[in-house]
Amino acid sequence: MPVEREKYSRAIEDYLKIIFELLEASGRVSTKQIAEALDVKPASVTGMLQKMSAFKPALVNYRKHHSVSLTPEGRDIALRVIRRHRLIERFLQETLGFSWDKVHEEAHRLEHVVSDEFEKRVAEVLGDPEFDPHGSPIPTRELEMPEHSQKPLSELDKRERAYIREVPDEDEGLLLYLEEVGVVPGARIEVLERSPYDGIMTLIVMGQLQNAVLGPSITRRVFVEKKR
Amino acid sequence: MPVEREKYSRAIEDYLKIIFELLEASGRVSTKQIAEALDVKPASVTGMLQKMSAFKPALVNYRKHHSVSLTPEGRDIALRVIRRHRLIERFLQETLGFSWDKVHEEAHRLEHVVSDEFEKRVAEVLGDPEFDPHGSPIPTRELEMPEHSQKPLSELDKRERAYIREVPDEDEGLLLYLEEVGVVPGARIEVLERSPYDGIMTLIVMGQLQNAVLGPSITRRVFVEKKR
DNA sequence: ACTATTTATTAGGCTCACCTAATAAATAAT
DNA sequence: ATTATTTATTAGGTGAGCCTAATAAATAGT
Repeated sequence: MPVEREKYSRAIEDYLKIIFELLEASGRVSTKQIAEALDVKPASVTGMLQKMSAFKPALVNYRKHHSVSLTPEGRDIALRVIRRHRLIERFLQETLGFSWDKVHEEAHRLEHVVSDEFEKRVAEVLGDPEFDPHGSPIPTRELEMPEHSQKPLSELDKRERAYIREVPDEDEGLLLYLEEVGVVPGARIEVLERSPYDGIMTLIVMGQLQNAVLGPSITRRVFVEKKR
Repeated sequence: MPVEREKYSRAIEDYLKIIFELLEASGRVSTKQIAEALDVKPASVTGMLQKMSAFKPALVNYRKHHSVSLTPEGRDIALRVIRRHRLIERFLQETLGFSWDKVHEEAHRLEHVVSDEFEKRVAEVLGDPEFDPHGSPIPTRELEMPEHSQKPLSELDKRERAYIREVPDEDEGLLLYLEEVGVVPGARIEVLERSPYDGIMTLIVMGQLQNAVLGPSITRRVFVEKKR
């Protein structure tokens, strides 16, 4: 039963998307987190959560002062928006030549207005890509999120080697820096140094002349995998 | 001085676009016409005209019960939106394989959210096309609307010949029919018959087996040119 | 266990862009 | 020139999604 289009507002799509992503990242979501991620006040989040939980088919399960989770309907919408976002990012990069630091913002605006047909044709033109330009997996047509068995770069020890799999997509400045030092999906790295107190890591990046030095606020959001 | 983005709402962009198009088509605009074109009530149009004329730099010149016209600012915004709309239509057709009857609706949603960079890259990828899929001229980067010395098909007399230049873009059913009978931009036609009372025209379309029979509600909105 | 701090919720307002109903102005018909 | 009809404007109202300020609940510190 496909969720129909144009049924939910941009705001609702944004809330569901961010709730899904926060749940995936840390297992729980707070009003405050949502407010920060969407750049609105907590009071507005409370209002929206109440509204979304009161919908005909509820989009979220909400118990005040306690948990927030997605209903199957809410999850479907979230995955749809995420699929469109990531497909569009890839499309902007491949078809229109956008740099990887510019695709996020543009995709964020487009994801709420494109039709099913647009989504379908983009997927076809790109040959059903599995990842967006930052390495995030693209949910399938059937809205299944591919498994990605990976861990944060921050958990690697000295001398460990791994492949970069995924980097955060929303910080343009960071993306420019990561590109410069070669920390991009697919890159092979080795941990040269790891400061035990502040967690700053120095990486050897294969094929790069310079090492990459990254603080924990970054390494916690960069994901790696051992196998190729 | 380029008009900045994101400064005006979708609604305002829509109003300015339709006012421009109505002014171009008939030289004047009524509240009622705008209301019908945008599918809102006349009262809403009055309200919006007042608002747009009260803007810091006014977007329209408005004298109640009398004329509506665009200020230079309003015209610039209108041309920008029209340029984006027509470029996107072309892009959807050429790059994503949309049929010509489906591009209008999709472009209408996209035109309000794409960035200047998106517009620029689409124009580059397409090689700065001059016309959209329905033959409407695309305003240049400098927001100049190319001249098109053409007249309505309805003004042709029996036995006159001409080339189809432009067809209306918003009616999907009509577009499917026009495609079927070969009345598409570039087609060469001859007026075989013209009923003097109801204005129904029968056309020979070069390269088509069947003649095309079109009523005045259509022939008034299809534009032709004598020279190739 | 009590107090301080953080986080979440309620209550009441605001803006945008629309609506309806009532009124007024412009235009057409007799 | 009245009257009838069409078109436009005003006045007041609605829902979405945000805001601030005040209050309540949960969490942390002593």
